[in-house]
Amino acid sequence: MSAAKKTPKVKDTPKNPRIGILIADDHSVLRQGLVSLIGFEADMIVVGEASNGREAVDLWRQQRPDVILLDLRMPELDGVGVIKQIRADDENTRIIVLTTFDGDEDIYRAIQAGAKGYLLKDVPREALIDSIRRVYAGETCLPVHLANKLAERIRGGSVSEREIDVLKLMAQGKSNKEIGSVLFVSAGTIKSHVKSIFAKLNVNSRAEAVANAAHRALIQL
Amino acid sequence: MSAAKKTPKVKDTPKNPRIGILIADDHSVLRQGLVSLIGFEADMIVVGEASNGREAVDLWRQQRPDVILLDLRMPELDGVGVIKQIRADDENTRIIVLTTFDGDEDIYRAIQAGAKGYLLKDVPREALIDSIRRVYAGETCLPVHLANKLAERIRGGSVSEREIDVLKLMAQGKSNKEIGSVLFVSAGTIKSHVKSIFAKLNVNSRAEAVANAAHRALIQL
DNA sequence: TGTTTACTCCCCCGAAAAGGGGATTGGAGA
DNA sequence: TCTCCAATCCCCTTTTCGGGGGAGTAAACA
Repeated sequence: MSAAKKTPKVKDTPKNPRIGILIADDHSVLRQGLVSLIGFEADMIVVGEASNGREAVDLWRQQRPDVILLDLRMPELDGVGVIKQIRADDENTRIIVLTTFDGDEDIYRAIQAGAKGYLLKDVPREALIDSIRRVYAGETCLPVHLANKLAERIRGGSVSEREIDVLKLMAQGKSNKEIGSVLFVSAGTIKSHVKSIFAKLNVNSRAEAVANAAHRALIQL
Repeated sequence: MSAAKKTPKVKDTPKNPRIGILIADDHSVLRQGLVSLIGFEADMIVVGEASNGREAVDLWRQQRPDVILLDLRMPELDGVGVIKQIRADDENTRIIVLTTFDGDEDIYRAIQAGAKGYLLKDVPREALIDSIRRVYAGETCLPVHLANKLAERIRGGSVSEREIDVLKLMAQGKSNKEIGSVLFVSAGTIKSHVKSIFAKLNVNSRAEAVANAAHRALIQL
């Protein structure tokens, strides 16, 4: 079950294999930063750069990197989609999510999908390099406050898919009746959903629910 | 009124002065990316790196760079604050805002405060380098869609400070009466504010107003 | 100077939301 | 199997919202 069972596709020095890394981020400046940082490490090498999700999957199939640094917010195919596709092919792939936002929902979905690490982009470089080595070694790597958020998210009871549908329409200013017509159920049903949403988010108005849900990245605005 | 009236503090080659650049961003990876990218340009040099707003102002005072690449979201002192402080000292300073978000309000406030350029972090490297040269040369540099947003924002009529106060409290789920008590005015007054907020944001419910305001970065969630 | 604009306050009224209760179905898990 | 829970629907009441109108003050701007 070693990650390197498929001989790493590093073109040189077969006697000193380096950790092959694939970078997937739509921000070219950030990609450059990662390439540059990793370039300082003798035991690592960047084997590919993708600027969107589809490219990331393609490059992964070609290069079979040891570790993937993945942004969640990307065009074409988002990070969670990338994780799912890649792990459908090889569930041992080491994926580190590297993102700006720390909305609960993003973390949760990434970890659910099989990410082994989750870092915020403001990590100092040592922590980043350290995480790559640890995830490559098979460890799971989560900053403390993110682990806490995960725990909290599990404690708090999850908001169901249906409730998120309702939340999205709520954020568009729709009334219960309007939401009902969109979702083909009665306004009363929506009312019940709204009540349970309030309970789960611990809020007491639609406006607050929208603010809270956006903050938790349950919905995108 | 030349930007280089204060002889650039580049330590070498006085006969071939390079554009001195200060980078201010709390994401170390991104800073590294910028340093690396700028390193490829013969006519540019990074004279300092700041990881928060206060550092940025301090470094600016020491180094007097020709151009500043500035993130708006930073700890200690935010980007707009940095712009204001620096331009209070020298209103000719060339500042390029480089940020992830394109909420109308951020752009507006940065430009108001005196930024000469505004780039999103997903710009290709050529565009970034080009913008640095152009802003150094005295031009103002805004991507088309950002310029459009600015125009739209001016057309749409600005949301007043008071209205933003109301919006913030609205996002906390407070009723008109509750908002009134917090702001020491009557519920009827709040109602008037809410009405004009709806008109300005072109929405028709509190939930939608909160979503819209967050999207425009009028309020932070 | 006059005009605009932000902020404050008031009226009315119908529709919607908030908060409480209960009930049924069907599926997932103990 | 039985229990839990999501999802659906219904009842009730009180409060808030949203849309309509008008109006006064003070400050800023032309």
